[in-house]
Amino acid sequence: MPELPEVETVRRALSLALEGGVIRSVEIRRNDLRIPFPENLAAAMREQKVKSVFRRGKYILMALGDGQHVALHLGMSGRVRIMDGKDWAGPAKHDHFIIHAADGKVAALNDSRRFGMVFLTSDEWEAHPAWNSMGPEPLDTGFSASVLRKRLGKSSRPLKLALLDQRVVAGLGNIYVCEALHMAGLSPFSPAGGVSAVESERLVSAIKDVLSRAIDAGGSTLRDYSQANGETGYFQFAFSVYDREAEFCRKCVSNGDSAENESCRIERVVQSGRSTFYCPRCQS
DNA sequence: CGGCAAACCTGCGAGC
DNA sequence: TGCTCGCAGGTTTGCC
Repeated sequence: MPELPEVETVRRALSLALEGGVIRSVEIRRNDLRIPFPENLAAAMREQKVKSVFRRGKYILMALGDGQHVALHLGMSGRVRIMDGKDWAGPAKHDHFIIHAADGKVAALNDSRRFGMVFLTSDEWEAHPAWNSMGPEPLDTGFSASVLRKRLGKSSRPLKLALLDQRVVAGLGNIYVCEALHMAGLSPFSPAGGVSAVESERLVSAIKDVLSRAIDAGGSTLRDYSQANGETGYFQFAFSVYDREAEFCRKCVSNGDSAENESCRIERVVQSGRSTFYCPRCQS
């Protein structure tokens, strides 16, 4: 699913379609996602103005006219389809939550694996458990090498796993952690608490760089993610390590290593149940 | 408290 | 063609 760049791509589409408009009705087709929708979800949204659509970590939040906020998490397989009323042919398989705007626009949350979430929170949303211990936004100027080092603390766990922890930094998932570590030339196995100031500097730059480029590309399309307009993102074509097991590391080759050097092949290992892709030569 | 495996659920591609 | 198996972008829970 969707990591920060994919969520941001969806947020932009929702913002364009709904911001400033009024919700005419909300259709709930099945309620048993990862957490059940709140009982009053449809009633709470009906006839409300959508003041803004923003993002925190991998959550999309819609601020409603009365101060309530609708939080949306796409889980692993969540997608949002947005269309004009004239193109709406009724719900598709796995459409669980559908917003009908007063101007006819329709936004449908489709989630085959049902790991996604929709819930309501107040204008004090930052105090909600989903966000009260969430780490900094990686694209904010406040996200710096020293901030990251403080967040990593003295933890002994592998750096890869620490970066997946949303309390360390918000929005990273398996793909972009692998990519950022490779770009920074850091080992996914080194203890998180041992990252030096210089390494943290490289890592922060890499994280910002890979996320910005992925957003510009409309995210990555793997298996079941696509943009709200049905088009696919194309950042997957720019992957350096993710899903490139046994292929040669481009960085090593462009640094003059012969393409026959077997230590330049991308390896895949499993850390805490998740695939890690890395170059054993330039990430040691 | 920190670290990690398992569970949540469906779909898809690979291999037989 | 059709089956089974393994694997998938996330988060939470519960165990050690």
